[in-house]
Amino acid sequence: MKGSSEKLFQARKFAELTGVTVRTLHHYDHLGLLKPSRYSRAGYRLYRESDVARLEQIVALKFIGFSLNEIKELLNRGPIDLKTTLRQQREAITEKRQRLDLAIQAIQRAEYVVGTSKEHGWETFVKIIEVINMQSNMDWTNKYYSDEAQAEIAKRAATIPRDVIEQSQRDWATLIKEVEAAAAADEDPASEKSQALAARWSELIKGFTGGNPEIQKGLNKMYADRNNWPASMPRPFDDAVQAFIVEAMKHRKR
Amino acid sequence: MKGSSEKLFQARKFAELTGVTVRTLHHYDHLGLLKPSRYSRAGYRLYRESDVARLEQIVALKFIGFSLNEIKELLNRGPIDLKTTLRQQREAITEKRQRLDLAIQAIQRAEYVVGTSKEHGWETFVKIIEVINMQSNMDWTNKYYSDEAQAEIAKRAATIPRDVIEQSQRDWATLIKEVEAAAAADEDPASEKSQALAARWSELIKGFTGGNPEIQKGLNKMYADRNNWPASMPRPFDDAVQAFIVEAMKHRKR
DNA sequence: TCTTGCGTCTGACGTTACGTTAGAGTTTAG
DNA sequence: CTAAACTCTAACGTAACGTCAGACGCAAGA
Repeated sequence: MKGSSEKLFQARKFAELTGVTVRTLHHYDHLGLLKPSRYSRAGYRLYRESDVARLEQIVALKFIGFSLNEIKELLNRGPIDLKTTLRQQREAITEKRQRLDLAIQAIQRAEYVVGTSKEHGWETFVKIIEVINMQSNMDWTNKYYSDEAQAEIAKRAATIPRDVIEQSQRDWATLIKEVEAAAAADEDPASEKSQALAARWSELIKGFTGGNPEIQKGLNKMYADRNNWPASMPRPFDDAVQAFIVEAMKHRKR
Repeated sequence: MKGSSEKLFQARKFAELTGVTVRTLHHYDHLGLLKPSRYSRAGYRLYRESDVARLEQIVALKFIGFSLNEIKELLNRGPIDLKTTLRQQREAITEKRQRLDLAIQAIQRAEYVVGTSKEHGWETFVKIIEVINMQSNMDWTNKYYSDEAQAEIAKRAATIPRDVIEQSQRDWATLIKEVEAAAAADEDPASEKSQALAARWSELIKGFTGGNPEIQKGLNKMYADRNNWPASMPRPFDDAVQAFIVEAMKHRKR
């Protein structure tokens, strides 16, 4: 007996062995996540017992919420910072759970009003959601600002007219696009053009902070912690933009 | 001024008014979920203020986890059993949250073992997940069985050989298919063929209950409550099959 | 040996709720 | 009259498979 070796399993058997479907095996094969040890002449997938371990790892990682792509990387890169990876994953899931909690809360309140008032009141329902939505939007930014800064922000938000706010949002959008372009074109951060961009940048920031150093500090803290922003918050600009602006700022006249 | 009427909003304005994107408005339009009140000659979408309410309702319902299809039905069918709808939704979300809790639990235990033992131990990790998985699988069925029945089931599960179990699962699958066909063909539940099916059906049930009335009771309770099975549990057969078998059983010789 | 029956394979579409170009027409301020 | 700022439709991309459909493989009975 030469190539004797271990038992080989066909797709179905192997699938039952680990509780997944045959289609799933096909899928993982296509993704390169789990290739069978061999293929028969006819193209049948043949798995060894050692493949079971890999598949079990995949299932386990899937259970705790990793995407197949993430799993692929994790398994290929070996057990590096498994510890921090787990922590991050736990935080991510905890955040998701938080959102579900909010939804549950909202429903409970809605059930209450629907149960008591004769008017089913869509408006009431809508308002409940609005309020809860706002809460969760404010909640996470607030942890970066001092109480003082929070009060100041609230005051200014109430006094600044809506269209001014909208205008500054548009200004940010266009400025960021220009900086992106400059960074992509390898523009010298010391050039006049770059300096003009940097100037506009700090103008806009000043527009938000109002020169208030407390607010500025909160903003800095928040940006420094950008890796921990909730997944639901899209990053306003990427690191290339950030790096470019930082460089340009260094060259500003003081 | 004739058709004067209320102000009309173009897509962008309307979107900002309610915090969604223009693309979302397009999407809802295509789905028939929210059609603009009018279109301009050029095909531009024109919304009225009254459309805001509808969109807000949509957003609110989305927030508490309804799919767009569900929302469409809810809004079209009017505020019927809004109360029970909300309750069901809350239960569904609560179940999702439960799953996240399990994942968090699993991660925490995994973090613990990774933090303490030098051997990162994939096996340990995999086992943790396995155990938690099992727990959640058992947990929900167990509430239907008396303690006595649970003990009995566990005992039998341990003694019955694996291949017998697999065989009976195959038997169930084929039998269900045949019953489906019979029901689809409007077979008379009193016919010999139907009676044969009914006989096989109760044979298989007896195979699981082992004639133990406690287990039978639990099974009945469980099936009666099938609307509340966790979403992750696929229904083994649909109501047509169920109805057919019930009819056939009525005609069985006693 | 031919036919069953069961199993496997490779596409490829369907699902959810939009994001994101791409190409083209519209409206409006200067 | 033109450029900026909008709008429209069409269509691909996303995640993780489920679900056919059509074709081929393999072991056993007629």
